[in-house]
Amino acid sequence: MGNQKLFKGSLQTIILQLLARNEKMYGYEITQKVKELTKGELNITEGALYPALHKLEADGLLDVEVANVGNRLRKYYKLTENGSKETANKVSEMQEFLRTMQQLVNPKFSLE
Amino acid sequence: MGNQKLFKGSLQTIILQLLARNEKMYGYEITQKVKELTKGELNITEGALYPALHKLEADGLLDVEVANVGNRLRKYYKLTENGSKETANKVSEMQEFLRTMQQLVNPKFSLE
DNA sequence: TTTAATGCATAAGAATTTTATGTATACATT
DNA sequence: AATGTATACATAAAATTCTTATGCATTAAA
Repeated sequence: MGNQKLFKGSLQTIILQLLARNEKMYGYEITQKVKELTKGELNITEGALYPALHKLEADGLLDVEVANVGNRLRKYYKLTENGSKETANKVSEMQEFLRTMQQLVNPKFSLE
Repeated sequence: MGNQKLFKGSLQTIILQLLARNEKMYGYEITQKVKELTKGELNITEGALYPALHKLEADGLLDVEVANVGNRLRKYYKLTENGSKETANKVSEMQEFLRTMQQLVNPKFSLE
């Protein structure tokens, strides 16, 4: 858990990528899914998550749909058309970053 | 160059890793080496580099040795013993992060 | 002679996150 | 009945890390 700070800058990409696979998700669900997928290595805090979702919505990459489950509120997010395009871009950038970083840290076993 | 922000949080690790391979380096040299190794993808700015070097020194991970080359000043940095240990830790964390991120972004082609 | 490269440094501002706090429902345990 | 944990949203203050801007100085090239 000491390397949480390495995830800095990648939150938007993670959210978008999840929504590219899952059609629609709500905030709490995203935190749980990420925790599960990373085996507890990444815990997205609410203070980071909600502002990020709001920004993605404001930028036109996500649409919101409010739902009532029992007596509880949920906000389902899904990709807009533009959001899908941006997801592809951001995922590409992420993969390029990962290749570059892999090389920097372990040049002997380059992925090329 | 749009993904410079993904490198946020990895600067210390990059510096330490370079010094683990090169015995001693000075600031400007580090920026040039990184530019070369990443084919221009990562350009470390001076405003990021020098404070980072100073912090690593203050934390006891680096030693400095001032040199005069012609009439110009250079500050050579090298790893302390403690710095070597911390480098190993940080590189491990980085590789774990890279694996995790790779999985998150591209679960189909997991590296495991 | 003025621009680009080398070489250091710091300060102001921006971006993104953590930490702390608040509200509210539902379920399980004591 | 009360307390804790999980679910579900939200925001504000502080911390971290970086970019951008600026400053000084030497050297080589145009």
